[in-house]
Amino acid sequence: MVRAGLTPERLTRAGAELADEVGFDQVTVSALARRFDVKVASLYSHLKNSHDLKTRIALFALEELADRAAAALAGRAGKDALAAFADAYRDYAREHPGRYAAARLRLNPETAAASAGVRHAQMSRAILRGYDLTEPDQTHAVRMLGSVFHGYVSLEMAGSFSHTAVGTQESWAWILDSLDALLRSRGPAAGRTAGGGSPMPVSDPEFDRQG
Amino acid sequence: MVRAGLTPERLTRAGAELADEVGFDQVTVSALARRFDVKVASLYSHLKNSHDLKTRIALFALEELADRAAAALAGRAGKDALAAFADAYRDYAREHPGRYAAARLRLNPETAAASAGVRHAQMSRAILRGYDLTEPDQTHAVRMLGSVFHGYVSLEMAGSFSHTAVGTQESWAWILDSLDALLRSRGPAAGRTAGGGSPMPVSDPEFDRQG
DNA sequence: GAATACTGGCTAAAGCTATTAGGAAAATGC
DNA sequence: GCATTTTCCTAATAGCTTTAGCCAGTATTC
Repeated sequence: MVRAGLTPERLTRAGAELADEVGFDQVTVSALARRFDVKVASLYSHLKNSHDLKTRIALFALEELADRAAAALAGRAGKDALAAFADAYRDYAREHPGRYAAARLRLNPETAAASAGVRHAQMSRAILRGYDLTEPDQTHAVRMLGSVFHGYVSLEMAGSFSHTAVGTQESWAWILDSLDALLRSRGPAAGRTAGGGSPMPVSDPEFDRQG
Repeated sequence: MVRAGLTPERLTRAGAELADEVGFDQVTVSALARRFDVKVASLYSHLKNSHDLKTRIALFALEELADRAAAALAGRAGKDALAAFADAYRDYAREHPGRYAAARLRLNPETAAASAGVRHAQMSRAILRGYDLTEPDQTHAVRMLGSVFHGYVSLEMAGSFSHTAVGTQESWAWILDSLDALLRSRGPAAGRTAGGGSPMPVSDPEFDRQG
């Protein structure tokens, strides 16, 4: 019998593609087996179970998204960086809805701590460095950015913004302008001291630990 | 045989409770049947199928959430209204995570248009009336509020904010302050004219049509 | 108050997905 | 060339979904 050449990596990648095509929650071990023209049970030599598959896809997406965001961020600062970062997320979600959904899978703390989620947190804080926020405010800001970006992308993907004459591109620009203005106004002002904060579509509590 | 007294309404309500207990995606026709101590097939006299059940739960949650938000909004204006509205969403998600997740189910346009999602949109715009925004800005603002609220609640529920010393309550307050300041600063300013916009965790495109 | 029609829950059965156990053939190592 | 490991397969169990058809209470009607 000719071997199909299955590996966890190939399965993960194919799973990510499948997710983009049919939706992350429709990703199933069976569907993946069909795609490789192989019996379902065969996949269990490479994957622990269905949840394992989904976790791998999530980690893959998290990593890919972090790479994109990092590339977008390179050499930028201030509002420029803010916009580039935000666009990286939005574009990724548009191009890869299934993977974006996967990146939002809730991971257990250990897995999350070892994931690219950590990089997401670092990048968020890096952007805020350009706004001179003192500590508790910085955490609040990280959380706000994460909320806006994730919330906007989710709602836009869900089609919640599609019954309107006002273009979503304009709203997005308006929102980024607003955030920039807001962060500048919160500049070198009040604030005690505290811990870290978390930003993005990342899965779990992990990435709060700043780098 | 003693009848169980099944009705679509009772099933929907029980489904909502089940969702809060085990998670919306774990809500299954089988589990619901077990809960009523009845055979699975019996439910199919009252529900079209599994998706129908989920849709009903989503509509129920949307309605319940709209009721709460409306109650919170009564007699308030300005920042007061903004905070009350936001808190209604956040509290609902904390008390009923399964229902909140249900409210985010993607509905088809017709169903969505007939849902309580419409009320959510109306309320969002009502709040913004206190800030004197001219049209395109109002839509942008509606979208931003929806994004922040939904995004924050999602991330908080996912535990993304839990690895930090800074309390989420403080961040929430900080964010609401910021939004209020931002909206006031965007006050009677620039802006052409355009369509409507959409805000909340609502499911689909429906509720963009303002009331 | 009995005949009639309806309704609600049941049994049975088929089709999917997930997962485990154990087998056999292909690739690898020495 | 043979032993070992790897890779995929067959077989089987189990749960969820959905359809079809039955039967007994419930409501209706004369």
